[in-house]
Amino acid sequence: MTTTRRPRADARRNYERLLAEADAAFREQGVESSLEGIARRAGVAIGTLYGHFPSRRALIGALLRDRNATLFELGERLLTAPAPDALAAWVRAATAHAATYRGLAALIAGGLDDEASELHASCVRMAEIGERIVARGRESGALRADATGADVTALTSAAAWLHEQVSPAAADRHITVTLDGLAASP
Amino acid sequence: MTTTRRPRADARRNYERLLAEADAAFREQGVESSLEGIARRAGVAIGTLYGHFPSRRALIGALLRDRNATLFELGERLLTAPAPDALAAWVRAATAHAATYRGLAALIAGGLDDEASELHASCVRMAEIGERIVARGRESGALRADATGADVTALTSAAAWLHEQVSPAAADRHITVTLDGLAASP
DNA sequence: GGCTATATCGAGGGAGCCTCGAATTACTAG
DNA sequence: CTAGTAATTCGAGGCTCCCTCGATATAGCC
Repeated sequence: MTTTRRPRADARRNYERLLAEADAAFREQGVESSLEGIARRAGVAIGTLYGHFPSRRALIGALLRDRNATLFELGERLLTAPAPDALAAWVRAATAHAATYRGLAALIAGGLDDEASELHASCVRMAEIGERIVARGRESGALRADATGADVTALTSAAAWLHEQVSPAAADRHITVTLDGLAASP
Repeated sequence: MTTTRRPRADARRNYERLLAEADAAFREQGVESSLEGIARRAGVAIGTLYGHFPSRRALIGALLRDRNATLFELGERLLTAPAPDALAAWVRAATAHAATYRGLAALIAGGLDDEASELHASCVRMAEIGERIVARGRESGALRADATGADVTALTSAAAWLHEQVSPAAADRHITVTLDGLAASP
């Protein structure tokens, strides 16, 4: 049995401060923000940051935890309740999520092959949900017969990238057009 | 009148060597490759690299010059000859171009606002060609009435990004689906 | 062969990444 | 309240990269 000791109070404080400053920095300058800068803003030495978050991905993973949970709840809801435009709702929500910080979409897209990171797990989960929503749409005849989960993943990450790099409006428009392409031809 | 002097032979040699090594490095490691590494591989001091190419963008611009010319020729041909799937051909060619090096798509997408770079000019030109091809398709009733040049630009850059980050196949599939979405509903 | 514009060189200042041993400090038990 | 200890923090140091600029070299012309 593993007795989980409570972390020291100063540790917890620093952890929270780091998270807060990292979030601010990532929002302002994207996921490539300087970690030393974040530590500085948090009033903490660089070693302390690494003590809490061994890598940039770990830090981002921690920041995304809550956000992820909310997204997955939505996914489940879309799957259990009867939802006519479940796919559109899912794609838009997942896109917004993947566009939280500039550069995040690339991490998520490339993150499927680095195993055992928090990011990895959530990518897999997102892919799964997309797959199931698409399967349902395909079977109900709402989507083209060859639509796959990969189509949804691609659209989501591409749209997130457009959101970051071009504009939210461009991303939204792209989603609209591509979803039309995924619909069954009448 | 401006008398253009011929560059010294050693200068020309170094210029070529730098281009060659930069191309190799960018292909292997993307547009963020270390410039010092490139200079090293070219057997030249870092200052020499900066002498020839004042910035990373300038270097990339020079590398893309020929490639760009070829792409624009294709664009013109698609516009003058009667071409049924001109749009598909254009999108695929432009995508392949923008996916030459990992990270290039982002430079191109973000490159529309930095004025006066070689990259900027070619972005504008690409956008123009896309616009004209779409206009024609729209008027002939092949495309949905609200299709715009921006749709083409977005698709092209998003697909290039997928090509880089996910796989060429994913990019191609995404193009197919989205072009279907841009087609007029029968 | 000598001159000079044209090029090259690379040290140097700045920044960021990440590690690791030394110093500190929050908690715990007596 | 006081030690003792384990958990935490600190930040210098080694590395890489960016970019600049004065000193140095040399290709090509007369």
